[in-house]
Amino acid sequence: MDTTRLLTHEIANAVLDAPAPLHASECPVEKWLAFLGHRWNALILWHLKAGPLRYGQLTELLVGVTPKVLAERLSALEDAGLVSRRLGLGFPRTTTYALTGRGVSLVTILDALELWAKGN
Amino acid sequence: MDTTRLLTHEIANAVLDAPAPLHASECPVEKWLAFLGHRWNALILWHLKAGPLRYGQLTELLVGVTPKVLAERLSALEDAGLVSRRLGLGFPRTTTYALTGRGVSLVTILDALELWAKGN
DNA sequence: GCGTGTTGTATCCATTTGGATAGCACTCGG
DNA sequence: CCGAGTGCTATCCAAATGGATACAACACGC
Repeated sequence: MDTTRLLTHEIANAVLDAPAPLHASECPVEKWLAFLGHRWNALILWHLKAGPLRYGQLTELLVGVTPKVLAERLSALEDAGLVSRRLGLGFPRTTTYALTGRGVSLVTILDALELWAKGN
Repeated sequence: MDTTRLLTHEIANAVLDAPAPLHASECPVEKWLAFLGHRWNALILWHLKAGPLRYGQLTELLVGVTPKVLAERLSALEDAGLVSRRLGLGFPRTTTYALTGRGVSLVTILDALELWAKGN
């Protein structure tokens, strides 16, 4: 068995399996920008800046969003550690979303970006 | 002629033509984030931070980028006013890309984002 | 058991988009 | 006239993705 050849092959596979990683960027900044660049994500954070909101309230604020996409975005934001999900106790069931500390600090940067965008 | 009805119709069209604007977000921040979230864009800015670069140099630095996509991105960055294109005089022809003032100030914010990404 | 209110999930699809590949434009030296 | 070097453009395509639409889960009062 040609070990060298096998290793070469494995290495080649390891490399070739990832040439079109479809955004497996090694740069964390680019990764975060890609995430924030997804529609609704930044907007959700911006709305939550003013305080926690329920799912239904977000549906009304984000004009045009569909349930599927909103749920998907909220889930991703939670996974990213930017928002927290809190389940209500009463009836009907409610779910409230709020910024985490990390989310708040990120929004600070987005605010800087907003200022930049407005500046000459 | 029913002016009211016509106006209503026009307004309805103006609204209905845009229900799935495919990212015609009214929020400038979201617009910029979508732009920066496009693959390579932020990376190009980051590389140009160190100084102007030629097209071929960028091709080498951005491993995996195709000519079409790189040209498209550079064009978009130029249109956005973030980079400038300077044509060389000698032979063979050269094109050099550099950050504009606006590009530099944006990279400052991206640096803040990088710090944030690294932070706890 | 049935309607109501809230928060989602399931399924399917048109459109967009990054990428692969090939080729073109321009200028110079020989 | 032809090849070399640099900077792109042209064409086509598979894959991802946002969206439309319908429906499901849950708990409660009546």
